[in-house]
Amino acid sequence: MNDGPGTDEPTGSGLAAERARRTAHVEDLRGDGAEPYPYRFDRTHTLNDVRRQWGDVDSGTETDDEVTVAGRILLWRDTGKLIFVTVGDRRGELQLFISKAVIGDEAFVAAKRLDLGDLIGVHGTVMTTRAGELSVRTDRIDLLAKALRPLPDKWKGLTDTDTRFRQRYTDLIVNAEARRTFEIRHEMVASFRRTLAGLDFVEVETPVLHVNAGGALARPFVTHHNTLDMDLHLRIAIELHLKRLIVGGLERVYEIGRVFRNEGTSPRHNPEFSILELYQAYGDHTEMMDITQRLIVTAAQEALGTTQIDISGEGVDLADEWPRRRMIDLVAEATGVEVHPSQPLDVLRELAGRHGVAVQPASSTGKLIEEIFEATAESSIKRPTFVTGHPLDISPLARADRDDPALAERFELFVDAREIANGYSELNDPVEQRTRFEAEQRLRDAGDADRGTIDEDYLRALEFGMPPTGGLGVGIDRLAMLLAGVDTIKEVILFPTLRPEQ
RNA sequence: GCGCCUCUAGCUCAAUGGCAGAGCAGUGGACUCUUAAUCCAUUGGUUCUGGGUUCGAAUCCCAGGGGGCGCACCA
Repeated sequence: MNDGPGTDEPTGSGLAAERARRTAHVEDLRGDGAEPYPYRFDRTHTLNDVRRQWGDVDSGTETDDEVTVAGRILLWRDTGKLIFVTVGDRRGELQLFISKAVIGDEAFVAAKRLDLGDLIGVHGTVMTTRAGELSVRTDRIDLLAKALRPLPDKWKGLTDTDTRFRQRYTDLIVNAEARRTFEIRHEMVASFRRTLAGLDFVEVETPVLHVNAGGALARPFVTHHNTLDMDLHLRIAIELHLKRLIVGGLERVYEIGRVFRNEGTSPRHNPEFSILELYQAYGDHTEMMDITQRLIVTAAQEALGTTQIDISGEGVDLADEWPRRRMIDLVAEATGVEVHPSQPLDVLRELAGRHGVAVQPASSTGKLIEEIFEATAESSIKRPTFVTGHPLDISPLARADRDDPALAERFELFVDAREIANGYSELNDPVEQRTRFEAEQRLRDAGDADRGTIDEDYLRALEFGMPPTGGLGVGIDRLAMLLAGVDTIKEVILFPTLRPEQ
């Protein structure tokens, strides 16, 4: 689109002409000694404040109560010498009653030059129209910022998802649903912080730039530090740094932050996403399940005002019991065949093939069980369910189950067929951890780019002694999707990753 | 990365091989209680881009670009 500043004067309509018209308005104001972009404006009430305080005033009442409000012009109904304007701020909308007789001839003429999209500050008295609409009987209007571009249609809004995500500012102006979604996301994260503060956790910030990105199975982004002249990876998890802090004696730590995984996008994946990771000394995976449930139920209550949510058309109360089911049991139920990582590879390969899993030659028995789980049982999990007892060989940082050395003391929380959280009893035996790292390194060398490397500094930390520890990671974006009731991750990320325009 | 779908005015959408249109927004006019105000008039187009087929292409074909969905990868 050609939307550069026009030097000549477009006539007629269209975007260029519209911008020229509005720019001319700005010039005219400056010519008259007015400031179209003043530095500040002090309002006495938000639009919802006015509603709360005067919402029950009878129809046709004019009060003497003065208010100063601000907002963006969203609708304009001009009946000649009386104009009704709907303005909106971040949480509400309110009508302005602009009467020529009240505001005066000169100001009325100036008001008529305002456009949809302009930001204005208004002084007046609170009234209710004969039709019962709460309004501000306006006696003064200040232009706070001129909008040079026209807004999308107020009622149809934006439908093109590309435009909505690229121009999120426009989406947020016209789409109350979008504003609500991000408000829920904010409340959810704020709730996490309150809950964790109540449990005596401390919030920390650890490096995003890693020499070797570890703590998860994923391919990292590579970047470069110029003066150190070295390649660095963006972190794929926060885990290993937080556990160093457990070694350091911080006992209860968490970080809410961004991690980066060099993978494709989907309705459930964005290359950068947000995660809450927390670690608690002297706890194990069962305690982590309790905390997960508490964090999420509390967040739902505080962000939505209820624990009742809709999961693909089905009403679910998050406050109900969350079942804890072993992965191998769920697979057995779904396939009718008992499975265990100790079984011969051939048996599991055959079962995987029968359920449509594309078997990689390098897949271990544990990996096959996980894939069979994903192919058969995962999609039927709607209500919150802890899937536990993952095969140990796909859980290189988790402790072995105290009753079954082939399984990990690990859980993943699934809701609506999506993984929301992951936690375990943390492996704190440095010798065992080295063996696991070495196995990862071998798989990596064999061509599995998602596998990890040996992190010597982390091993050194463990050698100083890490207390028994429970760890948890919660996918912020996916949980926000669940609470906001949206079905793509781009709806809960303000600026999702997109290819550049043009 | 592969497959399918999609892209028309600032926004929302029509036009299915035969004159590129409507509603909203904009512009001009009327109106002092509107509620997506209403009424009259009216401006506005690189039909994503580049090729091709055809007397004629928004429409059919090819290539490219953006987006969506599915698969793969993954949380």
